[in-house]
Amino acid sequence: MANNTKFDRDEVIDKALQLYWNRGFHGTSMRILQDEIDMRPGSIYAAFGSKEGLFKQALIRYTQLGSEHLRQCRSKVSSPLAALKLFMLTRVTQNQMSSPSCMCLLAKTIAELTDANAELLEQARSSLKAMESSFESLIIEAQSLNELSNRFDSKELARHVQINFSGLRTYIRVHGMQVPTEEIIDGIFSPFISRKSLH
Amino acid sequence: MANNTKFDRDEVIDKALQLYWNRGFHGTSMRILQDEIDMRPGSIYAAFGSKEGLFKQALIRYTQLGSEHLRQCRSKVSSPLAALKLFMLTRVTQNQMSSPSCMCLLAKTIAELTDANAELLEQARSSLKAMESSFESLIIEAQSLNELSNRFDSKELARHVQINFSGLRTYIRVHGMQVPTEEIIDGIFSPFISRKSLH
DNA sequence: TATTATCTTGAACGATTGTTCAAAGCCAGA
DNA sequence: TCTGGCTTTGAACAATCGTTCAAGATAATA
Repeated sequence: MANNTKFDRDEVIDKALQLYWNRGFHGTSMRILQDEIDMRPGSIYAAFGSKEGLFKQALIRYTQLGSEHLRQCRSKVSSPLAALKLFMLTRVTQNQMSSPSCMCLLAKTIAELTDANAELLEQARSSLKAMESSFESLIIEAQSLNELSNRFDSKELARHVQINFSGLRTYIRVHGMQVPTEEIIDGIFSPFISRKSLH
Repeated sequence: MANNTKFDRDEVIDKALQLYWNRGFHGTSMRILQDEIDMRPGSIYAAFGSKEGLFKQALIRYTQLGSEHLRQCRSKVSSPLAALKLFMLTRVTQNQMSSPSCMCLLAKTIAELTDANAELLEQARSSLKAMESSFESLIIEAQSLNELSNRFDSKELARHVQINFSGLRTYIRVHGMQVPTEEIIDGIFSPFISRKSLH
């Protein structure tokens, strides 16, 4: 054997993720990436193949973090509906709202890229579908606990949540932090609260 | 006097708009722009000052087209609510859905750009606010005709429409044209339909 | 027709883009 | 300690970026 890799792969991907998230794919040059993650081009290309390759890893990491965050929210509160709301609220609040980071990286990518980067586009698409599916799981749970009405298809509700979530993040990017985020999030679910629920 | 300008300014801006819309600000190079609008760099810079200047004109034109389109929808049907729905449906359907053009250019810009292009960002923001305000006008009209319930604040309804509209367009970009667009658009308004309305 | 003010042209600018690769550095096994 | 195989380095690549400007083309006015 010989020299082992010196850099921490996850740490590098995290730093790249932050950059791509803030500045977009085309807006992030390899030079900036090199400076920020403190690696020389040769090492980056040996490890990730290309700018696209590194971006793909960032997309995967972002999705992974999102899933973990959702799971954490679920374990923090007893109600699946409250968990979903908590997830949305913290996702949108934690990053300073004037930054592009209040946008979803996946939605940003969907909006920015074309078929010229088909693989990245597909990665972002499938990750968004996966998140929607995770939403649906929580919704089904909420329905079984009668937090949400059973009169609605869980798939349709998940779609509704997905649409409103991404729309809300764009809206906040437009209007800044004067938006009554919590109120809006409640409003997303209010038409679907179970009538029988008395809690 | 002397030589008059040869190119058709509106036509040029329209072509630039199409390019920026499809490929984004950073994804559209001046070379591609030059080829597509058939002008040499000198003329472009004399007329628009910079890549940013041309993009700003494209943003303004896009907003103008949107307003006109909304007015056309309003004059085509007697119901303000139906007009709003027609606007949303046609906006989302007319452009082939696999193209980035199914996204709103303003939302794309909001997502892509940073404070490095503060003026463009502000232009996109204010245009989006203007569209939301146009939505509100139609909503107020719909409320006065009892198509939409008066129990809700028109500003909140406009916000709801804006969020769902941009969210829907992102959703369609993810899932393609198998999305039941018309059904979803109806669903955006259904919780707010006036109970008293018997038509 | 000559003048003159304006517009158009396109070669060229320096800066930056994503990427490559030969050389140097490094460490495990012999 | 030497060797072999891996990693890291960073100068350099061709291509492209947004932009400039001197020179040429053009048409209204005198």
